[in-house]
Amino acid sequence: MNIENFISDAVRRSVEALYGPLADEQLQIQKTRREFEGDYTLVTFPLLRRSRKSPEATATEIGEHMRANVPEIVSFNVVKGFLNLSLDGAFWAARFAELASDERFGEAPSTGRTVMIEYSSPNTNKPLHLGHIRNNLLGYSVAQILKANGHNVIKANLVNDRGIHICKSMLAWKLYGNGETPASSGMKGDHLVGKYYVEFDKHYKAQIKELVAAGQSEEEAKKNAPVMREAQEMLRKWEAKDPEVYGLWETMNGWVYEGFDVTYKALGVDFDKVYYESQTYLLGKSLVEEGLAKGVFYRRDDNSVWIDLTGDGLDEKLLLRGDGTSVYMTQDLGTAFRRFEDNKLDDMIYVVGNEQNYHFQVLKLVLKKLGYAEWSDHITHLSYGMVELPEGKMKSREGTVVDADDLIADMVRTAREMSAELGKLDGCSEEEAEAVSAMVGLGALKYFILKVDPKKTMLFDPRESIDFNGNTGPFIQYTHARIRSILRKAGEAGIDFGGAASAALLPEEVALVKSLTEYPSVVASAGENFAPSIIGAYVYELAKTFNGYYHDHSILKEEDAEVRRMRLQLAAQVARIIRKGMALLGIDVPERM
RNA sequence: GGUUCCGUAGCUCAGUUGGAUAGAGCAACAGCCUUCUAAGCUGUGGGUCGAGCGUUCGAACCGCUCCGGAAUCACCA
Repeated sequence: MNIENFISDAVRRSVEALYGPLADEQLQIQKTRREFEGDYTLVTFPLLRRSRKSPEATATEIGEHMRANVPEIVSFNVVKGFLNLSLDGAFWAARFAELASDERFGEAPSTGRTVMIEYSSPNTNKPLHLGHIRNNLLGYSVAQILKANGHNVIKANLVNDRGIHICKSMLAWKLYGNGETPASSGMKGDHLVGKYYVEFDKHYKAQIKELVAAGQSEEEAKKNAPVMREAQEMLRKWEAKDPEVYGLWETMNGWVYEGFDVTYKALGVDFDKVYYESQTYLLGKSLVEEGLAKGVFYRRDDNSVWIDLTGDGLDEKLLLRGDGTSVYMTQDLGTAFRRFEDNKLDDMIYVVGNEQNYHFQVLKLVLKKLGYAEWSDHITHLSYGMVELPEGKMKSREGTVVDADDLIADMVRTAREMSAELGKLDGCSEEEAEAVSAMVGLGALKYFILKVDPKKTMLFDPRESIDFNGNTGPFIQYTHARIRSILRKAGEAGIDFGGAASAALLPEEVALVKSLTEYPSVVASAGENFAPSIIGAYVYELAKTFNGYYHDHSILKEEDAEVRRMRLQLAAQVARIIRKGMALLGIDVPERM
């Protein structure tokens, strides 16, 4: 039974009996805030015109009518224009019995819609960093949430595997690498390639300095530096599929992919489809022709193609260079077009940093102007803010970038040290200790990042994230482990807690049941808002409520068998929902810790 | 200058789309381990929701104007 529907139906019947038919927006019902007594609250202000009475009188009148006619309503109170309704204890016990018997509680039926979500989108010239972690966690979580909402989800990764920046690493490796490989150096493939990207920059800067010293301007020097010219030559050779360059490109990208796979696995994210820009960068040119034919685009004297968006408050935007080669926008138009066609998508979500807000604004606008509004309207840019550090922004030039692999290793190691210090690992096998440390370390990192509203710039403080107190992943994991421990001991003691009992619920238990019944709507709203933070807030509240309850009431030592069984069942259901909620965020919960 | 976003406790963040006395955690202070996990629980103090005007029964939330900050406005991706 849907409780919110039950309440709103009951309230509507009473109000309409008193004042006649009313519109949906006049019926404002919300959960009663904690400070007040009651379960659900009717806001009576919108009804005053119909009742022609004061807020207090209206609320009292409705309350009395409901208490007389709705058996589940045991009492009510009125504060200003707010009517607080209290439901019968038996009502909550019955709701609890319902959800305790439902193993698949919280799962939405299939919507039949197909949604593609693209995230990660790395470059193959350097390893992943903290910013990618936010991207990957958001993309993966949102995919999980959309699935829970009944959508058919395709997780996609678009790898940026071509271009001048890739050639820079390749060239540096060729010039200064002495044939070094991941195997020979013991380095992870992506880190090895990243090392040569840095190496290129070093030599490039040195050459610029030399040329400037020799009398060239800064601008000239940047163009004329030999390594830059060579890199550009390499890109031309790559485009011509020169066997040597192409072979090196395949080899080095292969190293990077092996490295990325390790990082993705550690983060617990995966993809259904991987697209490579080397295979899609030519897409979109036919759309340019189409746009020219439709008069949406125009050609300049130098043969380049543009669109004028000044009428929409934006600028003029280039779509095709004078030499006929495409730019980022052209490719993105092409890939968007192809994806909608090939996969019969209903929605397309891009998880991309907010530095590309302008790009996606233009992308959607161009598609619309081309006459593809039905696609444009179903493209969502899930934009997220930068991750900053206590010392300031991450700047690759200043070497303040936090490497993803280093960070993950750090988190796991710290989790292990702290667990050991607290004696939590006593009696664990090495495998168990490692598994728990990984779950806790990663849980801390993931939860810390996901609990923040995606679009906000956030501060990542490693010291604070590893603090296991408060609103953190480990706190929620700990609660889960604690509940599992209770259930284990109950099982060992031979206590049967299979069926839900009908004993009276304590106030704390009613609070838990209320929280549990919110699960479907939480998932649904988070799905629409693309907000893992809502799930996080919910799971944290649930864990906190349980911890308080758990502290005050014995569960195992309850004398009445019926009551004991019910409380164990309640604990089991809380554990189940915590596990599900954390799974939506991509966070594992340990059985014991 | 144009566009987009942000501004809530000392710090990090919520605030479920306009409802009640604005909430958590950290930090500070005071309690609680003979009890199923103290990575925990309970309590105290801490606010001009950047500022102002407007919309209405009611605004942290909607509109306008300022102030402060971020991103972006490349024939880069």
